[in-house]
Amino acid sequence: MATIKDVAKDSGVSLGTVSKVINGLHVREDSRKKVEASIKKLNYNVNLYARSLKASRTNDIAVIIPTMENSFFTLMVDSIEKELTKKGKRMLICISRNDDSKIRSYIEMARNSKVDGIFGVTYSEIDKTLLDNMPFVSFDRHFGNNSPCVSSDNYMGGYIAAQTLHEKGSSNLLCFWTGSDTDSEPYKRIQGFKDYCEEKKISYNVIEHLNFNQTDTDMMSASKGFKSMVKGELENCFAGKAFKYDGIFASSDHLGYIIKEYLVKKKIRIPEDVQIIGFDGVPVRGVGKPIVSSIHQSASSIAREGMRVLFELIENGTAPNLVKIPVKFVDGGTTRN
Amino acid sequence: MATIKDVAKDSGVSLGTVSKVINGLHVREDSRKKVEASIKKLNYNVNLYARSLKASRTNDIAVIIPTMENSFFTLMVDSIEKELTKKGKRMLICISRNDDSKIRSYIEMARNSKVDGIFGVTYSEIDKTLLDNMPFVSFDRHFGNNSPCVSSDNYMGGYIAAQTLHEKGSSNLLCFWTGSDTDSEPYKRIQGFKDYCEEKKISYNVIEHLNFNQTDTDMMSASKGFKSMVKGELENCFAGKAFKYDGIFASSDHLGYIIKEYLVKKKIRIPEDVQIIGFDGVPVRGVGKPIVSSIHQSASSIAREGMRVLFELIENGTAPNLVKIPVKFVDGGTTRN
DNA sequence: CTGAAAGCGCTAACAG
DNA sequence: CTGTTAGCGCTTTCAG
Repeated sequence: MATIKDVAKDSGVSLGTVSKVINGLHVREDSRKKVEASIKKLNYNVNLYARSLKASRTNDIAVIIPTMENSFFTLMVDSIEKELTKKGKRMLICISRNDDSKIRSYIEMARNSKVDGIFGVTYSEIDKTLLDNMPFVSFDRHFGNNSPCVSSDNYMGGYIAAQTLHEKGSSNLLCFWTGSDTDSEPYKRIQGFKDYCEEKKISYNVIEHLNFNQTDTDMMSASKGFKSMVKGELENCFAGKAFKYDGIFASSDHLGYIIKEYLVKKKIRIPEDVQIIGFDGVPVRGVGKPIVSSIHQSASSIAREGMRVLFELIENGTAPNLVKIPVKFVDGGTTRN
Repeated sequence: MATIKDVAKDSGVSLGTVSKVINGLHVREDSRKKVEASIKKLNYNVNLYARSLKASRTNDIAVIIPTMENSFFTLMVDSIEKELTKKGKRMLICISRNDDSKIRSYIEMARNSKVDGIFGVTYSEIDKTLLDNMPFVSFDRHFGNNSPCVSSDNYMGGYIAAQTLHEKGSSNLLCFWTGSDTDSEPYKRIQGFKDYCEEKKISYNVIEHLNFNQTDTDMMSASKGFKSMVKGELENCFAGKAFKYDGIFASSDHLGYIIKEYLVKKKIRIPEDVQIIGFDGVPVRGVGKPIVSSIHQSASSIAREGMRVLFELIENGTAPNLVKIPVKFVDGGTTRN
């Protein structure tokens, strides 16, 4: 492997000059030509580790996601990679699997390896001191320490869900919420949902289950406890043979799907009798539609904005505290036309 | 950020001793104690870049995949990350998006950044010289240069597909193949399919379309050209109102799904009239089953074996040339019980 | 077993 | 505009 020294020797200029050429600084035209020729000839490339060591910047960005079994996150990773490539940066991935200690140790490692910044999707608490001096942008959660948060417009999501159910003919709405933290951005969906119902004087109800976190719904199939919880709640929504609601807003597509499966088993027709709207709206691969009608949050927009904010933070040391991304309704067969 | 020097100063031993402690080499018990105390006190961690620069090994592994929009690959990445974490290694991801030049430049970068090895899923040709001295393990493709290949047992996959269709009552089989390279491991599926049919004297036919590559089926929805090609082929399989086959083995789940959609539109019942088996068998998230019945290849086994082979290659400079992973049939509703 | 010292490949300051 | 030089933080000889 050729080094900068070899290039210098080969092209007959000094080490510093070569460095300048590599880094696009000004040198005399013919020096540049010679250096470039040698670079090509020796098939030279910078050693990123040496550069990083010296310059204490690495062009590496770490991305932390909870799982790869959720298409929403993988779509996000995909878009992040696109943005990073554009900027000539590398992407390191950490899959936290909801393991707090793994996140902790990963961030520590990231600090020491001097990645330039971290984009994190995490539902764990993070020790603020860990984040000191480490540019950190998060999705959906606030971590103080001037760490910006990028998030969908969750409030509008809830609002649009209620509105869509209503406009498509439902008048007795249920919001079924599962999720652990009530201080997060996603929790605002409930308020949006409520506000629309109040505005339009629509009858509604909210079921909140705060004991279930992402883990229960992110994986291939719901945990047993999750499923039986859903079943239990829905059983209570029957008045005799009749289901009390004709429109349901679920906190995730997956939950929406479980609800649908349960109701279908109970001979309730979807969407004729009951309409269901979930959240995320990730198309099933090869099918092109989500598993239920949904409020779609754009993984690519989130990634793009997330990176924009992260770069801003890295360069200026400061960035907007919250960036909201618009959402929209998408059909998935569980709502009427 | 504390450095090794700070630790040496704080603990009153020399730099070299600290280094030994960090790297688990033998030092006197009380020296080790002192050093460890200082490390904790100063919250010291090794600077990976400095280490890599000096030691010319990085503990970074690069993974190249074509896309993140295919669950099979993301599952694989997920498992790879698991294996890497176990070994204390980091994972760099490159999404090639079927762009040859991107792969090329990525491998070059990987060489210069001295990643310890590369695991690559790629359908492009790769310049052999690029791979010189770079431990490289690939999935499904051979790249010579003693680069090992990890692959599902594709031959058996085709064999099992034919067998399953047959045993579940089909006797007039079609193998519908799309894919560009005929010298790859996956191409062996066709032979397996044929061999079963020959053995059992079952009537069969094979449609091969070599002009379509991964890109046409990997994305959220098939390309227009792909869909119309499928439609055209299937139209030729009708004898009047009747479809000529009662069992189809498709080269991917996605293709199987497109075939299914088309036949359903033609009022053919699936699986009553025609059974369909695809390949990959990745469960749809939240649903738990693949979009069609399928020959399942295990992303996690592939990842595990891939990493095992890669580490072997890194450590010994040599490893087995081909590693085959077993496959199995999974139900996805397009075959009878 | 420990400490001193060389140097990995590079950047950035400085003097020329 | 160019060459020289001092390290970045670490590992690894090599004496002691």
